[in-house]
Amino acid sequence: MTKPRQQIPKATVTRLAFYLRELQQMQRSGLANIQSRSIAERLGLNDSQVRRDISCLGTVGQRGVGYRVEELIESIQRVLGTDRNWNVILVGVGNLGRALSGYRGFQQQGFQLVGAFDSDPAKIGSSVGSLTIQSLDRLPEFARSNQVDLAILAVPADAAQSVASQIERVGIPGILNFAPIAVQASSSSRTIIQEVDLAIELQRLAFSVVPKSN
Amino acid sequence: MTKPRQQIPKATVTRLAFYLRELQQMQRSGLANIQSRSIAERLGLNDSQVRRDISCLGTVGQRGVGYRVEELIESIQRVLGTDRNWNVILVGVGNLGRALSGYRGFQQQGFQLVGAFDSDPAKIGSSVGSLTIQSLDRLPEFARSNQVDLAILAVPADAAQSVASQIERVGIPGILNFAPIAVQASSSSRTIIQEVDLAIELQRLAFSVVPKSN
DNA sequence: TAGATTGTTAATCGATTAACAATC
DNA sequence: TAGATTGTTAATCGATTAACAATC
Repeated sequence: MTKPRQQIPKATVTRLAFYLRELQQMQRSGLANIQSRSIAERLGLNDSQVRRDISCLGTVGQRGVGYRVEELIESIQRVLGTDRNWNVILVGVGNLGRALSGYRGFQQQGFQLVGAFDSDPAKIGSSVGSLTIQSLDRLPEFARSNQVDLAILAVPADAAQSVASQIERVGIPGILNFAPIAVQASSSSRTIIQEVDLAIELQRLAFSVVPKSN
Repeated sequence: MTKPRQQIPKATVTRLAFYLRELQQMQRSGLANIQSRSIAERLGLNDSQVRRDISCLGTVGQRGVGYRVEELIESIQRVLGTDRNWNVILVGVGNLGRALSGYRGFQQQGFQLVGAFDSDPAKIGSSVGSLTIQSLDRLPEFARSNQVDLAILAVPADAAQSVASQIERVGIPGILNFAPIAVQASSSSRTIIQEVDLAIELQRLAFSVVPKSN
């Protein structure tokens, strides 16, 4: 009875990822069962919302008891697509790129860094973690001989669009864009681009913090 | 005619921050005027939405012409609160924390890193950028003698709640939480906590990329 | 003026939540 | 059974968008 994935609201997808993170914590601390109210409390949400979100998974709880943590984890991963491994490349090995490459959280959720690219000759050949930085020119060849699922784009703003287009052209289906400018997918490609900006997160927080006048 | 800030929808705030980023790019390339349609196209939005968002600013465009880039930048910054400088501390100087400390985008938007804290004795006294890492125990004293507006929390999951409570107790009004677990503000404090998780961004992208079955 | 684009309304669409029957 | 919690409905709330009068 799983809902077609397509119908799952974006907002629900985001919350499911947060539920997953909490559930994994709970599992590590030995918890086997959980109630919607408890998930809601941990995340500052409404328990109706949690139940409704979970109902998109197909997985069902037990009335009077709750949900099995393990089952919930598995079905969220199935819906998000993280029940399998994802091969990710890093494009742009500046300060941010280097930091992202070492971020443990990616691997923990099944995202494996399999390549690192830069266009700066001074960087090519040096290493980032266990990877050797390759010339961006080698991306097409690399993508042909390796399955690349996602690209993390962390180049300067003025290079972002051009590099994104190159990534698109080699057929990589998703780009997580950390460059501080929006990039567009060409209308002909199926590449999905998602924007992330850490400064924007701070700005949203700043807005919430400023005492509201009126 | 500015709307009371409180009434500006969360979704609008986020988009305003994205507009700001694009507008700053445009300004750098010498553009003085812009139309809602052009902003919308760059960001993949509807132009009605852009105009409606902008109408929350109070600032008005010129019918038949568009908006003045500089004016728009200023009024978005005023609404977001980034028309002034924000003093930010980093709590937790691991890999991610260290990377965040060097992130140029923060400073560009008026966020200044003024302190770095960790509880690991091996790190205390060493430097991150131009700052010396201090013991977390010194936070109360530091907060008393310096105005601290926001804290970036980048500690391991198991320490996050306890450290967040300490930050709260010294009266810092906002926490950007990069720890991979939700933390709660005590009901008595006014501290606002915003969650960010880079792995969750990848998961959202993964969901969008997986071919939708029905 | 003629052409263009804003500002805003009204309609639509989607997301949240209270409430409660179903049921473990 | 009695107590608890789910699953789901219906109502509410909020956000998006098409359309167009206002006006530069």
